Amino acid sequence: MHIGHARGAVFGDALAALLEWVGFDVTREYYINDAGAQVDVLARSVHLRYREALGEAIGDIPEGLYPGDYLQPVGANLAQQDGDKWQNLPEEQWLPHFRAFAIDAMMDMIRDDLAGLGVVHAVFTSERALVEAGKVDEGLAHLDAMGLIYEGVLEPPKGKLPDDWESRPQTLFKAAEFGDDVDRPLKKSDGSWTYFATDIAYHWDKYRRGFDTLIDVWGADHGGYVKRMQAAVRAVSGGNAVLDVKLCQMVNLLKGGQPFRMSKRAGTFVTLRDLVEQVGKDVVRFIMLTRKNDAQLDFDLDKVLEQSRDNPVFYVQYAHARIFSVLRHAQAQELLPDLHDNLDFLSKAALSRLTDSAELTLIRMLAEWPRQVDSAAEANEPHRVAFYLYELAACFHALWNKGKDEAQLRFLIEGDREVSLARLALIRAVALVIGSGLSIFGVTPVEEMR
RNA sequence: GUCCCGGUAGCUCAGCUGGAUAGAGCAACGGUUUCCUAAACCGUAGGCCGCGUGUUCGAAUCACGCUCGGGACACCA
Repeated sequence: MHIGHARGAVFGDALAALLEWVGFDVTREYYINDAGAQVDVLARSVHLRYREALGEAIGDIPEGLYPGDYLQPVGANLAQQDGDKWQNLPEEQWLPHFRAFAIDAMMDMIRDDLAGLGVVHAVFTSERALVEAGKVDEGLAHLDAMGLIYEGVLEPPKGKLPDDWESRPQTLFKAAEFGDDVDRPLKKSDGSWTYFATDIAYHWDKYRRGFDTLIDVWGADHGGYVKRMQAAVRAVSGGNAVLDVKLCQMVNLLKGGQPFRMSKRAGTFVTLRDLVEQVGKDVVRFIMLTRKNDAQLDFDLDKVLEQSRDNPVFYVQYAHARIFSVLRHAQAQELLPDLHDNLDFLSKAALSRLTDSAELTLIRMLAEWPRQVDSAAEANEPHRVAFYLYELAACFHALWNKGKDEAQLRFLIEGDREVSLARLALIRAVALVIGSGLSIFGVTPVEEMR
């Protein structure tokens, strides 16, 4: 997975958590694009690496194959497992085997990457399995029975024509009847299904499994497919299911404010795994959620590790840690019975002792929390939670700093147990809200910063 | 040519299911602080919210047109 994929994964996971938070029953699914020509290319690329592992000089990776060196170990594993039995056979004999092996290896890598990010899916659906189980035929027969499939000729696209454009009859779905601009092809010229056809099968299957609100997370470069997919879901569900598609824009990797040019030759290529190892999953997740999903995101490798106000992860975590620092002091002074299990105890505090303007500001911020989560969930926009948490942290830090100048505003006042407990209740509530927000993000709140 | 996304302070962006003087961070400027509970803090300035028309008691927010930037437009993943 690359960094852009990670954004989609984190966004989808956080959106799911957000919806769960407000009471929806959510299932996280991963759709595996393991059919189609691309997988054959993958298999051929692995075969090349396999021959390489057996000692062949393969030279440069030929045009049309995947050059990534992440395929080297895959080829090497095959060589170790199977020896040279596939080395000199014609392609049709080794292709299925290599395809299956390569897909498994890729999915292992993807699952690893997802696990590293803390993203867990309940359902993985293989496109190939759908095809082999006849689900595509079923789904399209369903559409056909409704008279929504026909053989027809599409108008060439306006504007720049593809070089190899040829006008010919195709198997088309009447997408235009369901809100799309034109009807859409279901079969390729070689007779196999288009992605659209298998995608219909997947969504239909999902609908039949009982889901009526479907949310897809795609890269923004697939934006052109939204209408047709929504049209298909509308058609296939008889209007009973709604598909919403969230497009995630690209992530710009920066270092010190400058675009970070990734180059394998210069050894500056950063995989998702590198990134997670370098800055931690919590930082990656939080930063990915600080922008609206359909806006481009800058990810600055230096800034995210900075301990300053302009690093939102640090700033929010720092507030949480500071609060626990105070709680630890309170416990040491025997004001608090327990560091964590103290909510009931603090709920009895004399909150009317909180009268300073900074304290009241903080209370107002806290009171907004339920409304903030609701509106973030309703808008499907987890980033609102990030902005809220940042603001809440800012209010807390402001109060803290005020206590520097005015000693009577500090949280723990010697000789005034009542006001100390009231303030502990206040900041404990702040920690509770920050903890809740971070847990929606899948970020672990820290109680101490080394 | 069509469709989608975007244009808000010098920079990066919130706000957009209409509501009071449009917000934050950075940068700039002016101060305070080197104390303590933990990596400073306070203040100032800075905006025809891309342009225009419309709807409305009221528009950054909604509609239409224009403009600029990005992306997508048979079969491709």
